[in-house]
Amino acid sequence: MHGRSGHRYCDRAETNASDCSAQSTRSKPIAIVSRPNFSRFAETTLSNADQVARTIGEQILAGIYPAGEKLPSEAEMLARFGVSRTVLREAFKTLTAKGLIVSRTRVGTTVLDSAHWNFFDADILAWKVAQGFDAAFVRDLAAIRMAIEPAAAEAAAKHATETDIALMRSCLGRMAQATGSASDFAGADLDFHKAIGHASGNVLMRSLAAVIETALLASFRLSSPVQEAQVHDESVRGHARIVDAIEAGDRAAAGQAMRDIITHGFDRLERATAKRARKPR
Amino acid sequence: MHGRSGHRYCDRAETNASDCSAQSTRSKPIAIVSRPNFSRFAETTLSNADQVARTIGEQILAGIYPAGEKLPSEAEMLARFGVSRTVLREAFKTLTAKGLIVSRTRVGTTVLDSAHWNFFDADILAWKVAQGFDAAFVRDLAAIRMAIEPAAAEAAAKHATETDIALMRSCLGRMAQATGSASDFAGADLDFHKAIGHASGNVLMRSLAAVIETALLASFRLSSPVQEAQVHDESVRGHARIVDAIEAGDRAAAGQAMRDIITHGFDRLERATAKRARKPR
DNA sequence: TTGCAACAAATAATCATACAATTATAAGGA
DNA sequence: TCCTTATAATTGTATGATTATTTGTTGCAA
Repeated sequence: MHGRSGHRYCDRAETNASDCSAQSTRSKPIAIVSRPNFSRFAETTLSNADQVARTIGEQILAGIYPAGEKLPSEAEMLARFGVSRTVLREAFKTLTAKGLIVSRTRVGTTVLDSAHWNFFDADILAWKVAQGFDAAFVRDLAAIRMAIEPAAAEAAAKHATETDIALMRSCLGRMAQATGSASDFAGADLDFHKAIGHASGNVLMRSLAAVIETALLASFRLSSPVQEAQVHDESVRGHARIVDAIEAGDRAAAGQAMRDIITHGFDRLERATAKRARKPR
Repeated sequence: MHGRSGHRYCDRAETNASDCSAQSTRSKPIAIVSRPNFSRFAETTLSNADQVARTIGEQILAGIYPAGEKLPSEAEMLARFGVSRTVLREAFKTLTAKGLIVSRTRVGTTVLDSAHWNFFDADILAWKVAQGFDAAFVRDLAAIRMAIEPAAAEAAAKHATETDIALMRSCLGRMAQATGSASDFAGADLDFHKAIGHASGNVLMRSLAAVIETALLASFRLSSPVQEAQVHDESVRGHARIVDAIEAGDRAAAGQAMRDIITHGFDRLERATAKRARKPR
């Protein structure tokens, strides 16, 4: 690892540092990583550039850098993060690719308006969800699912192959067996929905489904869905109805079954959110 | 597929670099083409790194580098493009951010499966469209629109403000007056749909609508819409029905009117595509 | 004053090179 | 055969210098 005695991140700019103090007052300080590569046992070892990108990205999404404002110059950021220019520029490139910022010579890098950034990006959604959980966003996400996933199920009823069906039933089995672990159940659930997106035969729906499920995965981390046995069985049966309809080629039934599942899950999630709002942390 | 197959880039070492890559005599970057620019700030010339990213991105979308395969090593790419390692790595970062590739130390950078890459990204859509329009993609796009836009219209029927309505009517007026110029009509048409996305009050739908319209803008280049007066009037009336339903708060009618418009446009586009396929240049 | 052209400065973009970290693969030993 | 260790290949990071481009400013002339 880096033997370099580097002062990383903002332990030098302590003097003016209004930005630094602002970020340290955030409830979750976004893990200003002081030692990038100590994580031998972490499952995903993010590169240095990715960590910087995530940090700045979350700050932008949090509104710490308002739209239209200019980010600090490269030199300033270098001092702040204590990384090389290579890393910083690659982080900027990542953010640029996601539509958060734009850099021009002599003028600096400016934060784009929120209308421009693409929420259908797994990272951006994850960063957004990591900030906390506003009910409006959950509602919006549910509305999108309500529009897309029934359509995907209907398309799957037309185009699903035997392999697709088998994959869905496999996910169904995992869901049924995951009586103990909530995360196992969630994983199988998401894989199920992704499988339907794949079975739709529509590359755009696949892409969209993947992103949506990624966002859900992140949101599940915040509100781990409760698992009473009755709710569990009901959920599994509901999902099974989807597969049955798809296998039978019954488009209308597949779409309706999917709608039922989504409203069901949304209600559950909304209750969890409300409960969480009542007793924070 | 669409006539322009063949090697558009020097993917062999035999070709000299002068025709497709930047010379190391930094006098001039790769290509100064002012190609249709979908980025947020239209008239910025693409940076060197962006051009490399576009080149590789289009090749990946074209299937020149199949999913699961490894891209040539950095050294190979450096020789091929004749740029510095900095710009190549920034180009890779861009592609990574969009979900096209993933790089790991010692193993190389591999092309991800198409399920991973984010089609709801303006650049990726643009790259995809630049290859020509295959019928399957047009169908997929229509299916997505058919799922999203009616839902957006229904939501708009609930949430649209007077300002939203006024904006839609303004677009309607522009469409009605654009009897001569096809591009004027297309622009007004797209603004109309974007306005509906905005009026839905759903930030995700706004984002999605913006991306979809970007793709449509490209597709309109293939089927210049509405030349005949009768079709023109019909289209304007159809759009007007959407606004009327939204203003009346009639969700079902709004959704249905939107569905009518989409199927209408799709039929037109499909005919154009078929015609184009019959006489390929 | 106004307009225009040349110049200066600031900043991101690019280049070049060196070193570090990671890991597939080969080599060697139990 | 299996495990451990060394090697080499490849991406990741660091650093300083150079180039391009935009913006502000100054100077000159109409």
